[in-house]
Amino acid sequence: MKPLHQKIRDDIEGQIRSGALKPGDRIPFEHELMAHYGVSRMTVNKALTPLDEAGLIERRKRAGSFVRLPRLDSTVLDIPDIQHEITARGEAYHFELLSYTIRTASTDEERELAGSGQVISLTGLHFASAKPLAFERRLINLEAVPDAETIDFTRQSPGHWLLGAVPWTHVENQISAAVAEGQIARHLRLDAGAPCLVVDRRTWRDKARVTTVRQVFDGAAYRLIARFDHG
Amino acid sequence: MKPLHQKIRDDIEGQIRSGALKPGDRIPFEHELMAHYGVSRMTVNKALTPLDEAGLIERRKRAGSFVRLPRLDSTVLDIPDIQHEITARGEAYHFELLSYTIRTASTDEERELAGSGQVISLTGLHFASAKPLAFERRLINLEAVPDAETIDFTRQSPGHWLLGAVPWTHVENQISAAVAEGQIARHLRLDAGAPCLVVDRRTWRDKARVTTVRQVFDGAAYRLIARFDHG
DNA sequence: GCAACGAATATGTCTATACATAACGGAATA
DNA sequence: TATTCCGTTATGTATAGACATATTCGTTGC
Repeated sequence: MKPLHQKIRDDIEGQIRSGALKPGDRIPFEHELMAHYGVSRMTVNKALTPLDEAGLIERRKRAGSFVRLPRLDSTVLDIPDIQHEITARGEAYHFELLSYTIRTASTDEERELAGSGQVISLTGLHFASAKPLAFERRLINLEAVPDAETIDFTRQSPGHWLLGAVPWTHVENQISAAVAEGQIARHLRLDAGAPCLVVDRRTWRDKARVTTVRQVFDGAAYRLIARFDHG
Repeated sequence: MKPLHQKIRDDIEGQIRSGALKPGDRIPFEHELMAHYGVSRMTVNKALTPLDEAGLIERRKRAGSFVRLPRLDSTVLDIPDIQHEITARGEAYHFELLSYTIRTASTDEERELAGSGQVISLTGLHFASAKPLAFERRLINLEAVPDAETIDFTRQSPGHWLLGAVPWTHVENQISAAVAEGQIARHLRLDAGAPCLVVDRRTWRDKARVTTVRQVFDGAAYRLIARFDHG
């Protein structure tokens, strides 16, 4: 049997989503819901508090609780690591390391990442069923992730390892479009001028920058999918 | 003063994120936390339940509560409507309607959206500070949104109106890259072959399809930003 | 008319208590 | 030995009562 507070919450949420309760409408007072459902105020409160935290309603002392305007922002985008994505759809995955160096941060980009500490700089290719899907250029801050130096990235993709090994706290993705050219076009076996999807991702652990990566995807073979339920 | 349950919750969350408590570790029993903080069990429970719902910990009867493995999936992507985004960064926004027809669903795409009912089919341009930023082709299911017929989309963008007027329950976005060509290139004032970011978005209200839209962005002028905190 | 004050009201938090539920472990039994 | 049963334990849900806090409304005093 479903808990009482959840039934109440589902009821109200249903009324909001169905349009029976519109933005700005007042939902019944706690004491009215107590009487309606025959439960205690704690139980009603436990039903309403999550609706408030989810941004579905707004609660004002002395005034009551009101249906909020739907949020305009934020949908949930699945960006698992590439390896996960490829194996999940049943294709064979492998990573090919193209270059690997450890050095003291020297370029502006590296210094932004690691201050004046050591970084790993690498490039590589992600393959789905022996077909190159994405080119990756990555910097890893060795001060934030000293273990990274001991890992053999010719066997596993750095993104996959980092995801499991480092407890990140903040990620920022920028998605853009570009045309294939030069070395990257050749590696992805694309004609110059072919459209590519570019994901730039920066990852933090608390205040420390962990890694920065640019992944260039074959625009014809890859699309990002984002799904979002109720809002 | 911060509520007690929130302080406890923040404490434990901090220990998990800092690494003091690692995945698999048991966090203290409720009765231990009661003694430690000098509060009642209800208060401890109120602190732990949200951590469970957020997927940060796992609770097992008779066994205790344990730190979970960090989630691999899902990050939060801001996709507000274009109008919101442009005005938020201080630029002037306007929408220009290029074509507008109401007809019975005829193409496969339209029938998938609206069965054999009526649809609005329109195309238009989104401008940021008088510069064309995105081309949009949209279908609106009039069975799901009969009001749409009464709205003047020469003045406001259909996406903006729909967002406020229709309580959607599910959205699916596909993000891909393409090259500019033909009519769209001309409207966006791009050379043929310039990279474009393409967002295909389908929106549902319960089981009913509400609208389908393809937005083509100037790849040089636009990028999607996704941010995500803690995982 | 207007500002200040206090009562009324709805939500916010917390306690102490109770019983339910799931899972494990060990004892009793076949 | 294997199986069933039961007690222990930790969490899950719910109650009634209490006090805190924010906000509104009406009244009072100027």
